[in-house]
Amino acid sequence: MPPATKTIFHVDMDAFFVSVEELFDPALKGKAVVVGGQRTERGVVSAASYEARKFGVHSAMPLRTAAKLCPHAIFVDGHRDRYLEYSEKVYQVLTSFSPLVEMASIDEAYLDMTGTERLHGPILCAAHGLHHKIKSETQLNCSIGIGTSRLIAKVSSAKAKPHGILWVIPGREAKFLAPLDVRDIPGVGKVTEQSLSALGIHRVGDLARFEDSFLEEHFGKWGLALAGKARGEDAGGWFDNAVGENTEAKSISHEHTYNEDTADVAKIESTLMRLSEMVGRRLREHGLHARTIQLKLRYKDFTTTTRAHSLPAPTQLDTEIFEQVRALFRKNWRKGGQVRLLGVHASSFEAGAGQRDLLEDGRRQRWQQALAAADRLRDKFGEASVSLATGMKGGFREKTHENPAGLPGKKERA
DNA sequence: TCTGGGGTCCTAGGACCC
DNA sequence: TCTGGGGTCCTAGGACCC
Repeated sequence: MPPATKTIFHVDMDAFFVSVEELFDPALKGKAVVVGGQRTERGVVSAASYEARKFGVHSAMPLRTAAKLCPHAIFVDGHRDRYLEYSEKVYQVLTSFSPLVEMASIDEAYLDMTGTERLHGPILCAAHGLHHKIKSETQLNCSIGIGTSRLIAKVSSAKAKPHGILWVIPGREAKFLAPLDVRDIPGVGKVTEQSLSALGIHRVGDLARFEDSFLEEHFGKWGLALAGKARGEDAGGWFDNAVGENTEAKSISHEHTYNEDTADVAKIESTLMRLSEMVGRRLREHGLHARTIQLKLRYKDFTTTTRAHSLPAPTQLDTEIFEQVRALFRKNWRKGGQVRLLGVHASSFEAGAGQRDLLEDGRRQRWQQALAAADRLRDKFGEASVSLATGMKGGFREKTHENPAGLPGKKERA
């Protein structure tokens, strides 16, 4: 017997960051708004209002380019805490419709609505109900795509934008996809588009005409997945997971791009310390221990290298992370090379720290306690209030505007 | 145009073991 | 002493997504 047909919803918030900013500042409504930073900053657009998009502004575009295309746009810094707060509100509404909810990112989610007709009525009624409830509970617009797979739901929600609902009736998947650009398939980016174009494949319908074996020869495993996607299947990779199948984090990282490139070792190592602290903190928050620590280095000319080292035992300590990352930096830095970006990445998560000698254990325990205390201080007084001594070397810490002297948190407590 | 920050997944080569 | 194949781990890089 074939598996029962699934009903998947993909809920995608419309211009999410911009819409949230509008709730905090209604004067932004209807204007050309760019979220992500100021017009002269290094950085890219996180989100653009529909008004700004009319001028060609889109996400991932350099802010400076956006400013040229749309000089009258209002540039707004992003507020992650606000978006998380509203993301949580959306999640609460979604869970009232189905127990199988999976946030795919901060502003989109999949719902498995299979077999909920008795509860919510016909599919389209349920979708309208959800659409309405999200609007009334969060004041935000969303679009909903409905299909028999994640892929169909995702593609149809994109076509439903803004503030629409689109249902692809079971059995019509290939027909729906055929006229669409291959770029509309999630996972097909610039590079794949170019390779496909060289074979004369431009639309999903072109793709569907080729044999699976032909696509596999040209693109390997990915080609096989593509063949399935052209038919509307969740072929291969993450898309194959059941909705709500909890996927634990596989890596944690932080990176920083300087406003001006630097070759100042003290400054660089101080940044690495700060990034190590941020990574360590999140490991402890999530109760994770990482075995592999990776450094990312980007130079002025944008050439980027990564260097990793796997430890004999997993860690969640700032000092151990920093030690590794600093060693990797000293070994691999092109002397005098102007650094644009630094990154610290932790992966290969394992249970605890395993067996080790008792003396070491005592030292580690004291570190754990000190770090837990530091975490609590940061919660109370802000990220800049506490730092390990090494982080202070060079007397320079960025983003400490609240604490320009770079002093520990006493001041805040006074 | 001058290119963020947080992730996931895939490939490919070399080391090492059986 | 010449030679094989498979499996797994590690590392580096790249495509892609929001």
